[in-house]
Amino acid sequence: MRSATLAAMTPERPAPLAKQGRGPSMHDVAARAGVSHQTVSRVLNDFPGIRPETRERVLTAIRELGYRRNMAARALATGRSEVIGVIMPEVPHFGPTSTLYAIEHAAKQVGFKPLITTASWDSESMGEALDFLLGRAVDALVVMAQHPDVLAAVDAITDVPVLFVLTGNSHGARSVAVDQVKGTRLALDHLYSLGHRRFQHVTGIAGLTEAQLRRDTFLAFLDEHGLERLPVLEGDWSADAGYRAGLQVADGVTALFVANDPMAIGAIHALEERGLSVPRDVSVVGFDDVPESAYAHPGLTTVHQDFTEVGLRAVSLVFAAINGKEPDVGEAVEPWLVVRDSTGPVRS
Amino acid sequence: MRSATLAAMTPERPAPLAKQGRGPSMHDVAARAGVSHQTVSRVLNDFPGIRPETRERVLTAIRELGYRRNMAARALATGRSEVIGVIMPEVPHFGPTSTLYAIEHAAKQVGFKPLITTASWDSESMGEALDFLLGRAVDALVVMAQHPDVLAAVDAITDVPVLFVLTGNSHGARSVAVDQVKGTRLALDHLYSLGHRRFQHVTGIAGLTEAQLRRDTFLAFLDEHGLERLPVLEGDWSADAGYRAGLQVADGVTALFVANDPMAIGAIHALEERGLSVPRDVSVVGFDDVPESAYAHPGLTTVHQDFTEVGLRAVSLVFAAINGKEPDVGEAVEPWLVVRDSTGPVRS
DNA sequence: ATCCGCCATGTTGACGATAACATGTTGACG
DNA sequence: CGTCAACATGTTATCGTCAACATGGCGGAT
Repeated sequence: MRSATLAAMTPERPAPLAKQGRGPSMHDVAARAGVSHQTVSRVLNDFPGIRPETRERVLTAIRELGYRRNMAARALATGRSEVIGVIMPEVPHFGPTSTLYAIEHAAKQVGFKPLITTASWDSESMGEALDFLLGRAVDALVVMAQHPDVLAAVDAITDVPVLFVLTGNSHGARSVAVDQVKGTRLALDHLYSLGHRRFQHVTGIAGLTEAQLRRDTFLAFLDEHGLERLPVLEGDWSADAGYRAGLQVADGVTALFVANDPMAIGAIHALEERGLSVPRDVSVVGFDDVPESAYAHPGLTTVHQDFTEVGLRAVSLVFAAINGKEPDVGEAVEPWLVVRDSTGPVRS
Repeated sequence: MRSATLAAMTPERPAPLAKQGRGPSMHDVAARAGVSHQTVSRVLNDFPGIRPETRERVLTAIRELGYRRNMAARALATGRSEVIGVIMPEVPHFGPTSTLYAIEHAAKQVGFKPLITTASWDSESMGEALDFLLGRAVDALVVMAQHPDVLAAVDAITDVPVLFVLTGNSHGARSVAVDQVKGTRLALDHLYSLGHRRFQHVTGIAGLTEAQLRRDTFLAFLDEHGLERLPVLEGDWSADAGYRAGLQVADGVTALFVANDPMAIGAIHALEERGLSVPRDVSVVGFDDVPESAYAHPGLTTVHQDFTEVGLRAVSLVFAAINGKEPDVGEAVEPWLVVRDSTGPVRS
């Protein structure tokens, strides 16, 4: 089994499942406790008006039988599943991943679990993901929308509450986002205030909201301050792309704004290879504040995005929506600048 | 909503759900197509023996109504859910996260999706996770077992196939693991062959299988070669811990084996702060080969773990088990050494 | 022509839970 | 001492699907 392959594993129709005996049901528990199945249901759902003794008897029977509620049946009867669907990008970047963990953690607290599926932003892929999750009767949907196109694809969904976790500006009431413009300006203001006047930018994947906003804000900033627009270097979020971009940084540039930390680390590596010292010759600012950035060489100045907060708010909003409450809409999540050693005053 | 809180969100009993009308069912489709609901079911499940014209009529009705299969009902009737439960560590480390993405990707290919829940390794937390997932009628369980204790907790489960994704040695037939001993020896042999004789080790979280194996193998290696056992430095996988450990590396040590890359990066930072150059004074080897390691300063020599392969094999084995086939058990996944610039010959 | 059997489809009964309604048993009160 | 409300519990219908069996029509073999 060197390098497992799934090719041979895809049958035309699902193979005849090895039938496994089902576990005990409410009826079994009821029989054992000498009550009706409905009483068992009531105990399970904490209904009032059960004699303590009866409840105890039921609970004992449950324990003895190792009974476990069948959520499929419950979902069928109630229409709710206590599962929230999460649609993520297919590539494991720091932001979505951190947010996912935060969502999982927060959802657990309120009795929900995430059912994950990944999708790229083309509508076919999105459609499949939606079909799958909605078929699963998820109670709500959290969509990590990297690309403007997904908004339209998902907006048609009315079956369940939908929340966008954007890495950009907000979309309607039901969305959570880190303020990208603010974050970008934090970085650029910092560089500007250190005296830098020749800027260059390494972008994230073209077209993604997040990357686009950082890029647009960068260019706007240049214009506002009457600075020269040097060519923007196209990246793809990877350290590798950062490295390649770093090799192309124009001569005379003293301030490099990189759209995320891994690329910044790659870029710094390239700059040093070219004999340019950071921050003596070039100051570099990243974005994200991944945990390793503090120990990069030199320690990376970067914009911190609070993904934990994003996940928490996402669950909070989704939960409100599920319960039909008005969402407690907040402003965008505020990023902040973490100044370390990769930025310094421009050399005179 | 500064810093969202979930405290106020946990009602005693689930709030009365805002009732949302259910979508169309098979009956609706059947009525529209002028057939019986069973025929609809047959079309949906690709049964043979449907007149093409009938099938077409059904498909049209489905499209027109925007019908979507109710998987809860299907799961109830069939006993299978096409969902595999995944139990992960609560902390977002590189290994489990990468494996998760690989699992999601591979599972999707064979029509499954992962239902994720996190758990620490105490049996209470594990028990909750298991209850949740088994109650969901997951078709199989993938458990990322960081700690020996979880094996026992999960071994009792017989309802569904269980697969362990270990970050250590294997456990019974149904497990996938990267060969930790091999990986560790790769790193140590490399250092030894460069002439190093004074070694020190920074560990992962004490007790975790992975950390324990690397540590044990390290100590065994020392003994085999008659090398001095300097104190082992306790880490917790974080770059931060690596940094702190780096500050405590003993004088005269020329070879530092660090249990993962982030800690290695932190340790290097500390060493440089102490005026020790890597690799001139100290050679450092990490573990994992996170994408940024190539661009660390200096480029980090490390042991590559192929988590994609782990995820793929996990799904492959799980899928086989679900279908009652004998698993195609393979050996442990082989790690390999990636030599970069953080290691060099010992100075004479 | 008759019967058999296959093909395409319809009918009925689980699956395991909840919801709505029905029932029997208390105890308080006039 | 009878009545009624409140309480504790039981009974029946329902959710949407699949599985098993039933049916009707049509063609070929006898």
